[in-house]
Amino acid sequence: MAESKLSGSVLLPKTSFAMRGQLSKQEPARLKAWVEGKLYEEARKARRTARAFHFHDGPPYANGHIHMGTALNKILKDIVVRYKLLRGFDAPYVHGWDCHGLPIELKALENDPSIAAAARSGNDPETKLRVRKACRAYAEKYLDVQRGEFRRLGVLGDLDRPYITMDPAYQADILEGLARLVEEGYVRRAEKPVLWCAKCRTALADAEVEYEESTSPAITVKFPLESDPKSYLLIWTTTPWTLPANLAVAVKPDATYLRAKVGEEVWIAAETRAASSGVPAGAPAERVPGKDLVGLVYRHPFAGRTGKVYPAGFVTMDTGTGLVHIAPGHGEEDFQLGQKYQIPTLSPVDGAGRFTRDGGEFAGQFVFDANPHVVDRLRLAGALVKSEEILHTYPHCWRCKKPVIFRATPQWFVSVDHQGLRKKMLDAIGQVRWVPAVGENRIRGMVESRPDWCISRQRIWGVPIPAVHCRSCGCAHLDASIVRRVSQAVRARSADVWFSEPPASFLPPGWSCPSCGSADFKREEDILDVWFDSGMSHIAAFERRHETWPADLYLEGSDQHRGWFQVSLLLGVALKGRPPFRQVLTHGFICDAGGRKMSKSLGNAVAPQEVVDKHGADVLRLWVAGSDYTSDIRIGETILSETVDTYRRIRNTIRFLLGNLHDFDPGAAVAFDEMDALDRFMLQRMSRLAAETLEAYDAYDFSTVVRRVRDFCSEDLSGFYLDVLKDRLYCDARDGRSRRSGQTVLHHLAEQVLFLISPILPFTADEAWEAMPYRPGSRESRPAIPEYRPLHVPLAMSDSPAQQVFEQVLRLRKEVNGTIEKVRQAGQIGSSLEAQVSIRASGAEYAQLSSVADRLAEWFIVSACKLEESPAGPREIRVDRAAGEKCDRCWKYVPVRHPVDQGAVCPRCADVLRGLALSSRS
RNA sequence: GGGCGCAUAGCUCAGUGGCAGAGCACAGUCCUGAUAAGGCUGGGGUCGAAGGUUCGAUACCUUCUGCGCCCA
Repeated sequence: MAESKLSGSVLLPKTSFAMRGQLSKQEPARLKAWVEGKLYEEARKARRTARAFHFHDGPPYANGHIHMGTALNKILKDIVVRYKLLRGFDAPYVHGWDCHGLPIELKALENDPSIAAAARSGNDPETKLRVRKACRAYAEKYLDVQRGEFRRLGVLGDLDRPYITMDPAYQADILEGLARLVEEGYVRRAEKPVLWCAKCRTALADAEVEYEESTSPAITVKFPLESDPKSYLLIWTTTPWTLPANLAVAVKPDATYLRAKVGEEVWIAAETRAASSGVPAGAPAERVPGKDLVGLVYRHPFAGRTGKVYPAGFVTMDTGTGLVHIAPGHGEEDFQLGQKYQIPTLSPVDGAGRFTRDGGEFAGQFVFDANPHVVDRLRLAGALVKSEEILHTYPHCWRCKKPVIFRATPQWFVSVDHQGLRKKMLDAIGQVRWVPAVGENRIRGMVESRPDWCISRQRIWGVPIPAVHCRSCGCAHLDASIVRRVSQAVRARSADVWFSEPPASFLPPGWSCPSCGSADFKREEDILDVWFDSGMSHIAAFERRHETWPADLYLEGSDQHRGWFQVSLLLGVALKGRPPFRQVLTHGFICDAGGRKMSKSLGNAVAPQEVVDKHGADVLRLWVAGSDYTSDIRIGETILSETVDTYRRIRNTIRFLLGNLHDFDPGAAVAFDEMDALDRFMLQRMSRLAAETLEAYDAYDFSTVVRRVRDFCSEDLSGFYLDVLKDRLYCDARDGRSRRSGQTVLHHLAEQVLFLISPILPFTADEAWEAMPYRPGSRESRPAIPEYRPLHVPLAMSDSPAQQVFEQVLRLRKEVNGTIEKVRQAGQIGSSLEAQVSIRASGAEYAQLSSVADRLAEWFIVSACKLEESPAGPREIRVDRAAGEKCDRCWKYVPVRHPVDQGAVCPRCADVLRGLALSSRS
């Protein structure tokens, strides 16, 4: 057929860069090449002398497969790392894993019932070492699983030599840090209530407690005021056995209380709680603000001592009397209040749940058995107002199913106010750049109100607190010199040595109990809070590996304001006097499409692996980058398919660019000054886009990057420039200036777009660089990770005449398209090349347009455009069916056609064909 | 219950004390030389709710509702 021969002379796009990426199939091969070719190491080698950007990875917990939140976090980090590499920084990045702690310990016990049984029955060193071994194996396994899953996301960094909190060297550094704190006097020993199972005789973690319905006695009690024994504070409790340990009463300062006259007595309770507290209805009463009750002294109904009223925010008006009985030894909030006001922690209960000598008349009784006796005692003292049974949820031991108690036991604490630490931390917070800025408020509020840090854990899998207990006088000693000796042993043989060796082996020669002089000690069994482990990473991992401090950036979920950021800050300020990070970036959490948090029990979790398998890692990364991570992020079918569309749009634009460069040699590039005006305009747009995009990257604003690039591909390129350019690219002479000018622009566009997307879409960018018909830059081979090269074009002045003309043309184009569409809907034309346009304009508009009058048809993609000056009045646009006949080659309608072998063509095409014929003959 | 946030089209997000926007999705349509692509046109909104400040509020203030993180 004739036309197909003419088609042969049309220069259509040609590229190996496929329209569809088949990412889930293609990415693994590329990944393999990256790992084998040591892409990351090579990229760093190329930047050996460059300025470094030191990113510090927060260690995920090695106890299962990664979930979407982990993927979000690692992808954001990788975008930063890859961006820094793009900009020519060296970007050393070492991945880390947090390996100690309860969740792994529980899993390891679950997996091996024989160890679990041993752990339940005994606390001997052999059992501990067995448990620790199982835990280590478990952590190792999942570290490896997660490493593979991270790799699959395209994440760079030193994954072969990660930092691992259970490494002996890391464990030893933890103890070094502890020794320093001990030396500086930060560490103290105090009693603190913990969840305790009296049957199992052990402390329980929150995760080891089940809440179940059970019945408890609920009593209302009156405490006489010391100053006026006929006035009483009413308190309410569901644990009468904690009354022997009562040391205070808490009041809500901003609530209203009543002093109600009941017979000869005055009863005090919150206004809204008075009736249910037993105050008779209609009793004459005086109203007092809660804050006026603060400081009142009352007499304990049977313990023969006095207590005081303190203000507390935790007092609620849902139950009780609005006055809360405080026993710092038997409740978390009670303890916090006690810490705040220096109330001692009285806990007259032993490990079996029996009252000790300090329990006075109840000594020897099991606490739950003592409940009725306490009630009797109150009745006897005339202090009992009301007694009933209530059904409520109460914590039970997950192993033996018995109700648990809160019991104070000795723990190690880091004092937050020692040496002005809290104030120093608050100052340090101001030196850090928080992204987004609200993170600063958040952590500031938390640091201001945080209690002392309890670093003791009554568990097995962790770094020991190497204290010794004197067998003779019973006192505990945490001594820096001992901690250091343990640290040295740990460095060589892991923290297991604390359990495998007798404590005496760690004592400095001649060391004896500072209290009694005895030399007979037993070891401390508590281990360190895992937050201590990860809080030391800036020293144990970051500083060790990079020999610099502090880090440029920490990047984690916003929950880490209370977690990692805070413990790192605390340990950084305490040990080094400064925050361990210059910038802290936080992101929100993943929700399902409906905005609900993801959870296994809701069944709405989307696994990253699922998305990667279905759509590819680049699509997942694009979703991450395009989301506003400053608040919570949603994911679901609709959202993902939209991401896939965005991906396709960007990919196809790149494909078109590459396809039209198949015969382009950058050596034949047209100089900016010699380019077509439209081409210059586009390069300036590209240049502006690049500047804005880089600025967005620098502000960690990746969603702006995605939006800008996507809009540029859609609006500026597909919707305008590339569409207009097709005629030149396909139909103009191969080597002619006009075509080469367009190609020069395309090659800049392709490079710039690839640079700009490469941190977000590394797989696609890599594939596209490969498919590039020429190699970017002057280097012979493609660098591992190319460095950004700016587009050098003269700055586009927004008020320059050329700019203004194009703004004008683009506005006019929209209107012309609208008019064309009307004519098309009327059935008069199909393709816009079947149209011709007449424009009548006046004044300045006419003047501007007339300067480019001969180009308007090309830019509107119509066959002809006539511009006329009208004396005045509104602009007119008229669209008609194009006159003349269709060129068989370029499909434009022209007045005169030239006959050729296969049909008839326009003068331009006739020229091109003649040129082709000449060159093929020679 | 407390602290810190978020709420604009079906979805993802811009935006401003002065006419509510983009991309995608959807609908209609053209093209068949970006073709499981591309172009054009269009419909779609109580700017979460109520109150206040203001000549004017989606924006500033207060309260409420929903959702999330942390804490209790």
